[in-house]
Amino acid sequence: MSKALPKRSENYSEWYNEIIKRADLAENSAVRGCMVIKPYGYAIWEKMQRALDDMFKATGHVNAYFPLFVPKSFLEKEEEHAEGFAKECAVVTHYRLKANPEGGLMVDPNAKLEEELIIRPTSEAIIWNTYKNWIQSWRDLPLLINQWANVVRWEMRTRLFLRTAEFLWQEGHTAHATREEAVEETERMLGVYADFAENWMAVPVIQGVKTPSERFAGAEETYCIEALMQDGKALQAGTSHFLGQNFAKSFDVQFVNKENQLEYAWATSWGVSTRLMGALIMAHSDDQGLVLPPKLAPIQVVIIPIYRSPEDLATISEKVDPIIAELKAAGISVKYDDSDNQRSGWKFAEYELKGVPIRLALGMRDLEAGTVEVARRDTLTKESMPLEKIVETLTSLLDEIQTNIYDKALKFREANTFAVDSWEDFKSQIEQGGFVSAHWDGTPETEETIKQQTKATIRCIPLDAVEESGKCVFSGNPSSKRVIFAKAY
RNA sequence: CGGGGCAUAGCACAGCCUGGUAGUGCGCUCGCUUUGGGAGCGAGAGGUCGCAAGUUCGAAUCCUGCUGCCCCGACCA
Repeated sequence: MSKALPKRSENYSEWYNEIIKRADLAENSAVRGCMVIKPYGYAIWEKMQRALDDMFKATGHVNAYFPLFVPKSFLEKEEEHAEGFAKECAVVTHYRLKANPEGGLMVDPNAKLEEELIIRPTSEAIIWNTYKNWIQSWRDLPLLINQWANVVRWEMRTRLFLRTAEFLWQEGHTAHATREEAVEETERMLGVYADFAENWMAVPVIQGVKTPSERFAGAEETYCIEALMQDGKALQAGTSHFLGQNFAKSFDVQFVNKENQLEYAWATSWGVSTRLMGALIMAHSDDQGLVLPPKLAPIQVVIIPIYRSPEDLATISEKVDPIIAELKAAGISVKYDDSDNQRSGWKFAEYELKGVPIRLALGMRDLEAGTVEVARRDTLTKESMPLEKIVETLTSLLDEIQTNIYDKALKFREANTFAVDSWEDFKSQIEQGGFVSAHWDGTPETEETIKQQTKATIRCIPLDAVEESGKCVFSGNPSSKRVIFAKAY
């Protein structure tokens, strides 16, 4: 194993792949396009899940689980939805194997399914088919359900975490009595995602709405959060859809309103996936390895003893044990690495690679002086601190690191967001990367032409876009606000 | 689906052109010395060379077919 990671500046995508492997987050599996999420990577995902799940519960949602298989006829019902996903569906056609006379196994041709089952690329179809039976009256609404699940989208080209054929996510599916309530829900959950991205992942995001061409298949409006990665490319980190009455009509979900009239229910759906792991990695990490925000780090503090003899180690451990207990009591996850199969220098490098926010090194010299060496992963600085009140010190240091990582990412985004007003500037800026804020005439034709010529897409129309009269950067036609363009993952 | 690359020990690779019975580094095991930024020395263990068929006295190496993975494009969260 070579020691140094590839440099971000030299080969960003190689750096990304290597950091995932070396930090033990995930690896490619024997199955094309599918990854194995390893324990350390999964621990981060679990922390994400926990935080998000708490936020969903706090906004009134409950969890449930719907089937992996969607009958083809269900998927067909909402036309746009069906069309949008048709090209990337895995299909189950048989339900049995049998011994192959030539050895091994073969699909039993006598076990063909009457109707093919689609492995869910998303669950609107199966869920709205179910909601039909659950919703009769306005009193049954709103129905606020989330599920944690895996989905499959047969992508032509995959990348660890960013785009895999199978991925893990949560999908919220809600039903409401009024359009206003559903829109409100859509926006509320977008806010939850933005809150999570910024306050847990320490990744600043732009909240906005997608243009019609970038909309979710079957949605009336798609909201999104967009983050900027260190290589200047945008990453869609979460989406929230206002589905109107499209699915209610396709699956005939009607309820009796307060006026005793039949009405179609209003729908939303919203999701974030293991793609967030990719965002987390690419937003903060450096050439030494992963940089994790304390709130999502599986190990927040690692303690490494520096010793020569087993007696020294015993002395150090005796001093460390109560500190570990105190840290744990304070809710800080701590690892004491007293393994003797690696030297301290190796451990320093290893925990840096894994993004552990704080490292304590404690040797005999420290014991005599009553100090400990405290090293920060985010700044790569270290200093000697008194052991006294170390728990208080670390608690506030973790907060400081969380804030610092966010500030750093925010500064990066600000330094890489450019307002541009001419086509020439637009082209050269897009080439260099970053968010480009420019006027757009609102037509799909212009959007498509820009995409063809520059590979940049409209990431979103920011919710907080200021009204200003301007001219479309491409066509020169009038425009009332700027939109965000970027090359995207 | 197009274009390229790769498949040899747990990992990273060399060997292939020019066929002769398997090699390097890391890791692993044991021992000694080390230990405040990826330790040193010594001794060991570990491989039906992706699969199948072919050429040959002999194939990791040459030929044919297959499979899988990675990278680059088109499509997408």
